[in-house]
Amino acid sequence: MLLGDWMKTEEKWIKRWQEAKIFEAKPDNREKFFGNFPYPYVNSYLHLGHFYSSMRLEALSRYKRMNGFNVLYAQGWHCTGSPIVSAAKRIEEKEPKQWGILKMQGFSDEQIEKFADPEAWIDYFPKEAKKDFTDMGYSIDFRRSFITTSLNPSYDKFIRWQFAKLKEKNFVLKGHFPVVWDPKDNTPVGDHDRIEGEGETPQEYVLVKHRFAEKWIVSATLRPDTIMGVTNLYVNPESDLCEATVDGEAWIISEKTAFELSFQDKKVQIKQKIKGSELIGKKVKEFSGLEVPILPASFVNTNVGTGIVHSVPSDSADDLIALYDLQKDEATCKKYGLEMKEVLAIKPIAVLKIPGYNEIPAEDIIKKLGIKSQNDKDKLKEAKEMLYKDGFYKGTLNELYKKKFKKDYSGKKVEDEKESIKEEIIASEFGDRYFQLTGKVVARSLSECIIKIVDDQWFMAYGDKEWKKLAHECLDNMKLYPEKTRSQFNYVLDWLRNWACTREFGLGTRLPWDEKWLIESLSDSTIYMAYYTISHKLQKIDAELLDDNFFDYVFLGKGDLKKLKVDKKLAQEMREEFDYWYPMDFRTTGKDLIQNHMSFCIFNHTAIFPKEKWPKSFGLNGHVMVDGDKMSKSKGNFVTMRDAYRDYGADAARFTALSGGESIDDANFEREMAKNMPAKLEAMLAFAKQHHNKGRIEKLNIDRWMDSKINEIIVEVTKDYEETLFRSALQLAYFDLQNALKWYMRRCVNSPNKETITRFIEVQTLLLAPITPFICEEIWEALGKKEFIALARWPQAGEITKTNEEFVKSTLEDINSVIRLVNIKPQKVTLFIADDWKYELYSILKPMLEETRDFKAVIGKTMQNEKIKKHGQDAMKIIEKAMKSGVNIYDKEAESLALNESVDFLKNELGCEIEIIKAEESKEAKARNALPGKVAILVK
RNA sequence: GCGGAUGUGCCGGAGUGGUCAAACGGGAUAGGCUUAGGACCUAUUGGCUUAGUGCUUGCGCAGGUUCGAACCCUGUCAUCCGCACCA
Repeated sequence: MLLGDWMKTEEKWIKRWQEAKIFEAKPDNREKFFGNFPYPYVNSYLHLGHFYSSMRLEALSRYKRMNGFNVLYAQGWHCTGSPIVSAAKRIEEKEPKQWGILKMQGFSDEQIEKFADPEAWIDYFPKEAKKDFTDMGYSIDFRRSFITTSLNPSYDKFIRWQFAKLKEKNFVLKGHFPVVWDPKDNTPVGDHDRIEGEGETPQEYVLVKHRFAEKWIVSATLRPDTIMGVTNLYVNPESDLCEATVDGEAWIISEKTAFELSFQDKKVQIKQKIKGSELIGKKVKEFSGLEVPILPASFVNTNVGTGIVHSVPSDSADDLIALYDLQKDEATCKKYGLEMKEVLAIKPIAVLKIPGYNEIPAEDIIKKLGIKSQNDKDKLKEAKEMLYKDGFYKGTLNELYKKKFKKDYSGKKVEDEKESIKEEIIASEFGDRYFQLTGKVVARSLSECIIKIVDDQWFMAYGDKEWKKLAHECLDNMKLYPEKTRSQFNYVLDWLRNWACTREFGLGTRLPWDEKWLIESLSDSTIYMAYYTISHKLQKIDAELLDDNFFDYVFLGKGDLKKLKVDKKLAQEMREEFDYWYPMDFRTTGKDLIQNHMSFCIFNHTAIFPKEKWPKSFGLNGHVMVDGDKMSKSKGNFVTMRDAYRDYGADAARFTALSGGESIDDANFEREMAKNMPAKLEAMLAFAKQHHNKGRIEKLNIDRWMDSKINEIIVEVTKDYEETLFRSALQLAYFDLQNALKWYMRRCVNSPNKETITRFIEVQTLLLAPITPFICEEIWEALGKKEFIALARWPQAGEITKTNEEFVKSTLEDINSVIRLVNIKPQKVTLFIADDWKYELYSILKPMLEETRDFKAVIGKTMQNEKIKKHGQDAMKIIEKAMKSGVNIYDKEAESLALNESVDFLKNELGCEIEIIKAEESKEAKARNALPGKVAILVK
């Protein structure tokens, strides 16, 4: 069949499913299954990544439906956030890059122009995504679909309710927050809005103030733990500094720092410019109480920190080497009027004890790495990293930290106390906070970004200890697919800090009590799965009538139904429907969302719903590769869902996606397989038509083998579906069953048993139905079944019997290999079956060897048996071999029987006479030394 | 740097203490079928081999535990994911 014709068949089934409304979920008295897949952000077509993740839910949903569950699978569309708005803006500006992105997706210039309006995206892409899911045969209840943001007033009301609840419980807090900021446009700058500096983040420095008469000279550090070791300050004589009034104090800092501090909750006024050289030789009073000089150093850069460095030569190789350099440099000292004697008198002050280093760690590392001067930039960088790592993790604070602080830190580990020391310094008059970027960031406006402290930012209080406890309780009671993601979840729940949940621009819902702010996209998508349970009914209600009382009633069962503004009956139905479907049984997505979305989902559920409505299980999967490569537009292997549908049809695409991977590993979509799949699936249909309800009545051993094999596979496949291991399920249900079928047909010389082959066809069709529903419906219909296979009952496994088919199979392979070796066309093949005593020996050896591998003990026990004792030397050889490679117990009756019954088959396969001789009947057989489980073969 | 995951033939991947490491899929090679190609069928696909249903190696690397390790432990290297206001 041509692909085009096949796709018409697929369309036929979609239409039938729709007409029968089999995916429209209604509460009833069956057990329910509610699974969902995060609503995709609708700024482009769906791709194979969406396809693979969502297929896992789709297949599970169909599986559950066949197991008698009432299944709800709904799908919404996410519009919240800034990407659509900023993309639309760039279309409006006719920016070539953005224009090109749409052009590549196949839009005409005329169409693209329309995308200047954000709503055009939201009108277009959800509709197309729905088409993709429909074409692919998803069992989604589309009546319940919706979009987010204020464009959907009902959803908007729902999110407002959610935040009102969170606020009530004090899980939304107002606070200060450092954001990457464009000072020219006065906007925050996300990672995607940068020309340079993606991934750079705010970094918190400690400002250390050094008393300088009535003023302060201010340095910045990331190592407040070494503050007791300051021996001097370094200033670059060439640098441009300034004196500024900062919150009423006179500070000497770089102009850049003065500018930046004005964005960080400080009132800053620049008084006058100062050249670095003006400060050299002056003295300052330290936090530690010491008085130290200001020295010149060329390595000090005004772009980093405050442009002034305090020197801790004991634990900074940079500082120490600069000191060495200066101590050798009389000319410079003289130039700045420094007393050589005083410079030479400066010695590092030990502050940390680090195992593996002597008193002055920086000295060690300079020697060890052979650093010669300030110009050994690479080695100095390495030294810095090593000292930081070892100092932080292994170091302890020395006795200098005994009295200076409120607490006695002497002897304590740096790792444990660094944070407390930092806070104490900041709280003192010698310290303050300062944020700088980890690297240069340039915004689209071309201006260089800085860090701004936003002071009316709203946060989700994920740092709250009580909330964390609830989240852990929820996680502890969840099933995770796969289980090995649990440690990552546990880590993330602990690691999450307060999350800024509001933004200044984009699409979304306004914060109910502070309408200046929009709720950010990761925060409005945490409990919306509850919305699916009622969204189709909400469409009948004027959103104006929805208030917090309404949602309280429906989702929490609180309040008086009679007082609601909406239709009472409808409200009651919604309450019942929510109560029926919730909690969600399964939510699945890519592993990259563990760190935010999935964890947020846990937090928010515990905040709003009672325990019995908390999520039951999460599924996580790897990313999708195409033909072994990461999918990317530049490599030309970017495949959208509709590409896959067009090229392979739904069944083949579905099959290929799920057979590409499972668990947390990346999945590989092999296009070659997808291409070949339609023909293979059709072959199944042809086979079914040919053999269903036809065949031999008599039941042979080989039929029993096949029956058993079918049962075995039902059991295994069912287990795999339950664990969302769809690749393994496909492996068994398609490939392994096909191979079994191949052998069966060959073994029964193309004359299958009617009952067996019919059962085979039906079982395989049922097992594959969740993954390739179209071909399975087609087969099911051809078999004369009246109902949809989508609603058929999952097959039940019968008895699994042990047979010796594997023995027959390996015997045939052995015979063939002997024939190949001797390279003749055989007239007669003689098979010698092992002696009786050998079976006996094996049956004694097996349990024996599990106990002990002591050769003497084994010999001792086996030789007690009279039959074996008679064959002493031979037995020894067998035991020796068995000890080396292990043994199995062979059922001699079944084995000889199997061979006797397969003489016809072997004759047919080999085209020659077959003779079977038991060893005790023939000297030659004994000489050939057949062992249990292996026959000796003679070809003539 | 932090946290997590992974590392098995030419490739994708099974196998998590013992009967056979490499199921299954793909690729390659040979043969069959075919006007040809594709599809399909059969066989081969670590090394050695005096060719024997033979021997032996091998599961990132190095150690260890064990009668026995791809699997457990320790160390180490490499790759991938995430690290925040971004969907």
